[in-house]
Amino acid sequence: MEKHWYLSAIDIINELPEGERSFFYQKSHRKKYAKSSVIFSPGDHGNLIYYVLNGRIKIYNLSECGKEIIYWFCHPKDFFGLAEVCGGEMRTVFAEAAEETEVLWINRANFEELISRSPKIALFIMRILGSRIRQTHETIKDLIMCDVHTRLAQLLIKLGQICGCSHDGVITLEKKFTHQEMANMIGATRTTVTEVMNEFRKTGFIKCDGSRITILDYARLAGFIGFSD
Amino acid sequence: MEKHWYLSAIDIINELPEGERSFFYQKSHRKKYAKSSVIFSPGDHGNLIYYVLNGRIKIYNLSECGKEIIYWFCHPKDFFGLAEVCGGEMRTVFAEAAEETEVLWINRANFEELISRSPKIALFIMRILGSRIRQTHETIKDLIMCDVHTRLAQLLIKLGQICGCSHDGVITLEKKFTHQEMANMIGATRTTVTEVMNEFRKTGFIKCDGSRITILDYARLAGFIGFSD
DNA sequence: CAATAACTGTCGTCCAGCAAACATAATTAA
DNA sequence: TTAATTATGTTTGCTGGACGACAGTTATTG
Repeated sequence: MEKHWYLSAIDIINELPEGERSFFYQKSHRKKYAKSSVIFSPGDHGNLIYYVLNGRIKIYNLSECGKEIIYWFCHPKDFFGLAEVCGGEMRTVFAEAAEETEVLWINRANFEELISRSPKIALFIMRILGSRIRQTHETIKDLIMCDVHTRLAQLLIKLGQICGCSHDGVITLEKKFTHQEMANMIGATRTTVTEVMNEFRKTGFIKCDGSRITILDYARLAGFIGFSD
Repeated sequence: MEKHWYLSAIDIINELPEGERSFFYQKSHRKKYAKSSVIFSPGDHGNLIYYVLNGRIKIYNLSECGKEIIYWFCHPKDFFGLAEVCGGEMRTVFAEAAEETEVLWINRANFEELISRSPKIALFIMRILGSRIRQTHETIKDLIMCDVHTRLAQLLIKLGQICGCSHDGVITLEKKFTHQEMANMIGATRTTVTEVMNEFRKTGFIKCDGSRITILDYARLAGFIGFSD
């Protein structure tokens, strides 16, 4: 299970020394976003960083022809919008509330002050950025190396680790995902995902009630893609 | 031309205040690697960060079946090995000298001291990591969206910007790349790259002398993939 | 509770690009 | 200078999965 260590959020805020934590809370602002509202878009000036309190944020991009590519979802205790702030660059991705979501945001000046107060924070942030680089590397590798079956199996396992709830050996995903969303996460089409999901269902790897997915046979699903842990 | 802003290295060392720069030089060690020697491999403990003085470092991975995936090349003034050091994680990629290469390395403790001396450095490093995240995002997008023709055209343009030398409107790449290497950079097979390169040659986009590539018609090559700048 | 919108299930059709297999350069080593 | 290695050119299947099209099903919402 340690293979996907980087999926578990690094909870910076709670690991912070008291002084910095209260500085962060003091300088940050709370905001609630309705489902489907866009927090930022490519071309926006990247001046704020965000911290998810609850809900879920989709980080994605749209191609010229309107196809959506989902890079990842940010869950509670995750930061997002970090990458562009340090250089004062423009956003290159969309951030959108996948469901009603509350965030804290802090502006660049305060963020930089926070860093200069405590280099420890800088190291934490670098750790987050580093782990995202690794994640994207893995995505690239999978896109090049693996077929849709494998990518989907991997996705299900990751989702299980991020938002899975384990009962009697089966893992139920606490969030709902449409086939279209899953397709956008692994770079496939909706129809193909539907087909493969049904295949997995028939093989007994998973079960679906509506769009609630349950992983029945984690071991075989994992074995399918060459996991051993 | 600004589209690929992030390709130009951020030259941290020279932007550093004098005190930190000399601290860096004082604490860092020079080392020369022969062509094809491996600096680190997946599973190694990530304890050092590196700065390229001259030469070229290939950052890549090998799949189970031995296929190579090149994430990028690090050129003079680039850092590499950053991502894993902050969390004290293991390496997940290979770093190998693509030609004879000299680097400076500094260990984690000194790196952390450097950061605590000057938060400005932390921001620089975050900027580097941020720009790499964007690069990998673009790679993911291209893999999902674009066919091999487009990916190869894009690669040639990027290579032109990174190591191209412009004369009379044509851009000659100063480094040599084999078709296999190019294939590994865009997630294609060698044969396909050979075919498409010949197509580009016949169309007059490029010229090849041995493995020295010249971009004859940047505009049309760029136009091919929908550039306008 | 309609009705409207958003998902899911299932088909053919088609083609980009991979895999395998050679032949022929062009380097590098010895 | 020759042998050995490594890179390039080309061709012939074959197939994963995209695309398009539609019917059935489940959610939303006025």
